[in-house]
Amino acid sequence: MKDDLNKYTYDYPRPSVTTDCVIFGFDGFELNILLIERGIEPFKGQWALPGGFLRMEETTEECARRELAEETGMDDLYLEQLFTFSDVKRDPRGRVVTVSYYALVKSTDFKVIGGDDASSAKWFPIHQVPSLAFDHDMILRVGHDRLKSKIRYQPIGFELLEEVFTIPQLQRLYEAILGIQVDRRNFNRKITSLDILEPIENKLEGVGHKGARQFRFDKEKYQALKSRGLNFEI
Amino acid sequence: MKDDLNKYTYDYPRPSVTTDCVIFGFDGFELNILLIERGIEPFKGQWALPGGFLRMEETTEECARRELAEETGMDDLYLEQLFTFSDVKRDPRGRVVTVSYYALVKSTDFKVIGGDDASSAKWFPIHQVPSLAFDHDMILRVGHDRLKSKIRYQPIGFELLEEVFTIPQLQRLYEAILGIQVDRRNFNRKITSLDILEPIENKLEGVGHKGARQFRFDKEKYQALKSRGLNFEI
DNA sequence: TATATTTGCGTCATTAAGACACATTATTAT
DNA sequence: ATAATAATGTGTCTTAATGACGCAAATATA
Repeated sequence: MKDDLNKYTYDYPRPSVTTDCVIFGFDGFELNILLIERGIEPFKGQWALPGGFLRMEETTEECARRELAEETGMDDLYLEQLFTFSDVKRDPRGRVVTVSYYALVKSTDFKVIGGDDASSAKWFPIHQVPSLAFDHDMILRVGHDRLKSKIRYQPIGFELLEEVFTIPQLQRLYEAILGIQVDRRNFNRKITSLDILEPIENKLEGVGHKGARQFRFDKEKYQALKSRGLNFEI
Repeated sequence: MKDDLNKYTYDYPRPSVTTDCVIFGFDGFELNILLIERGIEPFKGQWALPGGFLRMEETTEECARRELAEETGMDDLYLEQLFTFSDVKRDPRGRVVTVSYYALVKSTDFKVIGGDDASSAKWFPIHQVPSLAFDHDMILRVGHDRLKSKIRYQPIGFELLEEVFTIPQLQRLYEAILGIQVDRRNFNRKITSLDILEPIENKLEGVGHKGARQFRFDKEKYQALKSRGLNFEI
């Protein structure tokens, strides 16, 4: 379908439209970002957010999912629109408008693979991210800010944690996202009072100390809470 | 610059990019939306959000401001990006990606004028908006939802009220946005405790009853509160 | 068996929120 | 003038949430 060059003509000039994704993962200790090493110019060899050009038969969200599948092998993940960047000089190839998304994924859902255009994907701790291609530093910062504010009024965890988890693990997730320390006992009280946790009978074992109780999220209550929002001031 | 037709050719097809604006105004009683009556096809004669096509030398935000100035005569207003809509069939003229914005304006800053393309602009109460062109109903709903959630964690009022105002007026603004009734005395306590109001010596007069005290926002404290956020659970 | 480490539950003081009562002020009607 | 009306402003009381801790229980290791 794209065989002929110089095929598409318009009365007025048009920008290209692309999507880029800020993908957050949690390994139990740190918040991580998934980056792609660019295999082609511009910015060849530099790290960048996964993304690519919009096709005429897909929405920007579909584009983001497709590019993620192609470049990282991930599919069926939680995706939300972040912001649209349109600075005139943000891409040396010409005028490019980028619709950015952010995604929350369980670490184990993702197998690091090379992409389809000679690129490779890798997790980076949020505080050890190298300088990125294009204006992706800014997109990443906007994504992280959004996540930090979102966690204040919507439950986060289901999308980032394994199905079975402990409250201390959930607390480490909150601390990794917000970059602050919270009181263990108050966190416990707050998260329990939300009434979205289902206890599992067995505890965590073999950790060299008292094992924490295990839980899973009550999906219905979790989604209901997500819809009506909450106030997580911890 | 746009004299020749069929001038711009690309290797791959590209969507058009436009901006649309949800403009909120407050007249002291109701929340209003500014709409444009379309003077040309498609949807000629129907009401629509103000907006238009992106030019190559401007960002989407600059585009939104330019279109607003052209179509409604408004400039220098508070503008914030809302959402980007990219459904494949959202515009009968072809593939159009729209970056939407919402704006908060003081009613008196705006003089209703006809636009430059034989269209006319008019305020509509938020609950008496007619069926709109394109997918603008959806954009409007997203804009109103955003405003409702935003008011919960950022001060709103400075952008929508006159410079001098009373607390009951501010309360009516909150009630108009949220669509609920709040207790007068608790609202008073809450808004006063935010420490962003500067009292003016004279009261409101000639209103048939006790006149309310007048205030203005302390700009610095207002902006500081806006940056750090708040929790307005009223 | 003692020790270290981490988890789970409880307490207490402070603050904020929701529901009202009551006094004050300015205009209008008698 | 005086009373009635219709708002506004301040205060009280109860209940709920928050922040800062204390202490006991559980589990692997010395």
